[in-house]
Amino acid sequence: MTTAIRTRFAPSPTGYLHIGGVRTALFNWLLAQQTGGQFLLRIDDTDQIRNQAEALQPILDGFRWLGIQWDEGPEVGGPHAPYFQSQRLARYQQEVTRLLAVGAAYRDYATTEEVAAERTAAEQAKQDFVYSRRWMAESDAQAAQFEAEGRRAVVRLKMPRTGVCEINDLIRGPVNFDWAREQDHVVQRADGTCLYHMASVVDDFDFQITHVVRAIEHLSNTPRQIFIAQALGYPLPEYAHIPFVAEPGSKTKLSKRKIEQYLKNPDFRKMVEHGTAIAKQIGKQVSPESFNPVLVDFYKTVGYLPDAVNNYLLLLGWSLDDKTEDFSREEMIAKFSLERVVKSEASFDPQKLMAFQSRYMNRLTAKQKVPLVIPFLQAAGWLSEPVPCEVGPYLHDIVTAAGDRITVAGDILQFTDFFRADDDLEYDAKAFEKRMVQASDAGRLLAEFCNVLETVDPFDGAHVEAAFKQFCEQQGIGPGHLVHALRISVTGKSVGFGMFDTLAILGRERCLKRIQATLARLQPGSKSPVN
RNA sequence: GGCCCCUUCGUCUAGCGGUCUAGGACACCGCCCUUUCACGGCGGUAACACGGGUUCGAGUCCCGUAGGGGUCACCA
Repeated sequence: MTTAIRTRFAPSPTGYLHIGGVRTALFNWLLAQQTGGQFLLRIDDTDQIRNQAEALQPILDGFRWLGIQWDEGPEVGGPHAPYFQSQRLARYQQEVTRLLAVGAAYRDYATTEEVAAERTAAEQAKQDFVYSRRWMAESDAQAAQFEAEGRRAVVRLKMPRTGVCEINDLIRGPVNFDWAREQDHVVQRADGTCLYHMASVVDDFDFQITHVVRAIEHLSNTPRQIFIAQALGYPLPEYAHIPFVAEPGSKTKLSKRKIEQYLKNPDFRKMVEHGTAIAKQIGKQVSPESFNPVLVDFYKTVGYLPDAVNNYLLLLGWSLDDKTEDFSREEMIAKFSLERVVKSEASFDPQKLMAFQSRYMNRLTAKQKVPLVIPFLQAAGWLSEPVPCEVGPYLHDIVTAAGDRITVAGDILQFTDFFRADDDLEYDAKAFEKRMVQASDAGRLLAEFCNVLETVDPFDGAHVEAAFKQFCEQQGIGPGHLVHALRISVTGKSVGFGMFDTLAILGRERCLKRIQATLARLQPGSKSPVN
């Protein structure tokens, strides 16, 4: 029996949930779950107080959508509440006082300019910057003297200037940093507010976090955090620094701001275009700021399955063995381990994500897909709300006939011909030209086939197909000769479901009406076939 | 630039000294299936960054080199 692990994910309320952050959170969540521990959400808002609730909501929504539920944190509370750093300032100040008392920190009266000057001087001399501590107050008298000069104090860490800090990283093994290279970081501003490192260390202690699992960019922050923790007499948590999620086709960290650049990657572009087509139909704003595959909201909006996204992310930098790829939620929890996290960066691959999504979606039954698809039809205005009960079976038939053509739930919007008025199809101009206009006997064949459709009974896929084949035989033509024109005439498109499924779903009356409407467009002088 | 991290097919990865003429997945290519588009089936192309060691034997251990990346705030 392993001991319970307490992990945390600590986002800043930025207004969006980054896909790389999700992976970090997922690993944390998995670790807590498998040991019967807790996963906490802590809000690192020491810097920004504005628009707090608004900027937090998308993050919370994202995690809820993915099914990554936090045991303690915003909205759910917990024994250590509040979980907002902005509400815990007094606690940090208390610990800063202790830092001062044990001599691990000092009041520094330098101005920003004075420190900056020292820094640039060191740079120009091509030396490592080491703060001179010239404005350090070693006694209350000295502090009073500085204050008399009109100076105000920040609190800086009094970092060791010899020795090494050894971190035993659970993923990377031992990593050493020279203490002397660590700066005397500011932990408390002149206005009394505390900074990230201070808040983070105190919170990890107060919240009894046992494992700090975070992205590798925090590795170099670790020594100063260890210093604070040790000075305060805290037990150290375990550290595990996971590689970040990189750009498609690169090893650089994935960033939402570089969307324009990623669009040059064909796979990424394809994914965005696919999503954008859906988003536009449901009236969603599609600025790169709000609609972007780097952010989870994209997947939620377009109708991806949360488990497919989770499974993809799980395998981005982690593997169980040489072949297992599909993990149910339970399997993920049972099998995940920090030891098998890959050390190098993994680039985000839109195609592989799509492959997972496709596989997950294809495993669903039509019955399971229908409720997924309904919100999209409603948002796009093809279905009323609530859904009339007779529409249920109709949707079921459509989704069944769609088979694996619906990869994300929003793909249903590619098949809206089933919801259009019979005389208002959108015809694909090129296909209409080729299959209806240029195929000179298409009109005649369709007109005659209408007579066949009149007599098919019952009007289901199998009977329509039999009648169709018989008709083709009588006419001495191959099925291909008529099927294309038929498809255009009832859907307006050159691609779609199986032809006989399509006809059966529409039903006899609508098929006949659509074929007649299409034939009318073939007449000279009729309005253009293209809407 | 200093410090730290990383380096197997295009991509995600398996590999923890011999079973590697390097395995799987996605993508790609070809064939089959087929009324379209997909799906599916079968097959194929494709990688140990480089150079030194250690060893009977190195993708696997060590040292260099190169390349990539992260980080150097009164941001988190």
